[in-house]
Amino acid sequence: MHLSEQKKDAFVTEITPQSEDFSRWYLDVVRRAELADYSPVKGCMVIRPYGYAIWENIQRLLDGRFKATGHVNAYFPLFIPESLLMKEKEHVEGFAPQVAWVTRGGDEELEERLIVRPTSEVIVGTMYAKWVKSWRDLPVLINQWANVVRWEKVTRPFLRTTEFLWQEGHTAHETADEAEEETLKILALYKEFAERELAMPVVDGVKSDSEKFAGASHTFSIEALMGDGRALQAGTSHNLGQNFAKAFEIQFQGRDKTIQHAWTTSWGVSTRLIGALIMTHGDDSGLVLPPAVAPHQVVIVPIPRGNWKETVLPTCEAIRDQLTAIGVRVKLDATEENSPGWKYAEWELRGVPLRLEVGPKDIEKGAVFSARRDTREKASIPMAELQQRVPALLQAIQDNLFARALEFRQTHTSEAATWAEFSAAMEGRPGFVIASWCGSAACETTIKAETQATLRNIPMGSPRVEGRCVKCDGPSTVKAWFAKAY
RNA sequence: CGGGGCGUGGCUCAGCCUGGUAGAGCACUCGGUUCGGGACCGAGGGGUCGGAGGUUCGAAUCCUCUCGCCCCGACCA
Repeated sequence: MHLSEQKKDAFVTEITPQSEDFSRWYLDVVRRAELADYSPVKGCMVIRPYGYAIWENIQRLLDGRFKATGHVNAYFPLFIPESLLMKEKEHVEGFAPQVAWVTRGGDEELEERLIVRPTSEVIVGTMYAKWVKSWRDLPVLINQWANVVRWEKVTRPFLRTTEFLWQEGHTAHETADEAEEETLKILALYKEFAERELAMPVVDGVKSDSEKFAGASHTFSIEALMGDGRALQAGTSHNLGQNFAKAFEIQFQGRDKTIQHAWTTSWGVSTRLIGALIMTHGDDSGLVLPPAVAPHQVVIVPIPRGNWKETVLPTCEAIRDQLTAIGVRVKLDATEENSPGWKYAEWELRGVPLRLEVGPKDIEKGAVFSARRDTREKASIPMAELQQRVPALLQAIQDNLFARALEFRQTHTSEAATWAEFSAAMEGRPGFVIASWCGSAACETTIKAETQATLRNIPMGSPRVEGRCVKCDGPSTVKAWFAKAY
């Protein structure tokens, strides 16, 4: 008895409790839930099938939204000639330190070095210059799903790896207003996606100049708050103005017959969203997945009693088929190697939103036993009501996860009027701190140096408020959201 | 890139200080009994100790270099 208790404890410690070490908890979850594994290449990870299944759901849900807003998919090359990168000054300076180079092909030195794309603005811009001649060619609304490479010094699975997967939208427009409209449309799309599908509340807002994309006119982001109180940039949408159009000569003849530069945008979200998902909803038992993106929304665990393959299993299969028929993603775990208790723990670790247990007792009653991952609430569901109750439960879980995350954010967001309040807030319970800011990069730098906090963004629709900068006490008209960030 | 820590079967780790030729738990394979919150019994398989070099009769253990991972900072989705 004593021995088995010790064993149990030993097993549980395979996942470090969040309170003990959040970073280790995160890495433990990634490994134990088989989302990803380290590869032989420094800084690069292998996304395992279970992790990739989450990404496929994210892709599907986003891609539908892109298509619905008139975008089409295309594919641009992985390699980009050095000379193209050099065309936009700010862009080069921003990305050069992170670029991977190809200098040889086979055993021949290349005439012109190639870079492995860290992002595709320059190659896309080059092509758009060829494709756009008239105002009638606009807008161009293209997205691509791709991998990109950024030579990072410090990497963490999903959050920052040398190679990662993402989507990057690139659009070109006739007017500045249209480009801005597109940038904002995508920002709103990202926010709606994150909140509805990932059940992850985000703050949508504009980045400060020092945090904007290299070469952009201005950048918007969605910012989420992780379970340890640190912020994570979960998506960005850039208005590139005419910067890239000028550098790459994307020109067209306008309605007024004059030659003009197009107005372009770019926007993206990456596999980092999987990291965000883990750190937004996960707990000490492991992953907690929102039903909308969970590879398995329901897991059925049969209770093997007696000749269960004749008595219990057929019912399990019938339930699986019934639920699959109405579009629920179901996993029936009928393996014989492990006990039901083992399966409960394992599928909880993998974040499956809803578990159905089916044993002789349930079959007698014409019901199944259910257990929610988010609240651990258990209930008996009459077999006849499964097709109504399961989707309703999944929706309830989805809603609850969002509500819970939103409440967490609210209780971890404070407002600081003075520097004393600001630094106290940053030293105390981590989270967002809202404060007046004068608009100067110098203040941002000082704030970061002294508290590690960065300006995440200035939320959309923020009213102009006259105030004093929390750092320099100079005149301020905006309130910005600050946090320690990933 | 700076500071610190760690690399020993798939995983977590002991052994290292005080060199003598590798061990535990879990996982895995086979057989059996089990199964409503990580079951149990029995029998097995698997590592040359991150890599390279050195010291030594002898190195997981000592020395040097190197690679990787983790944490904390500076830079970034």
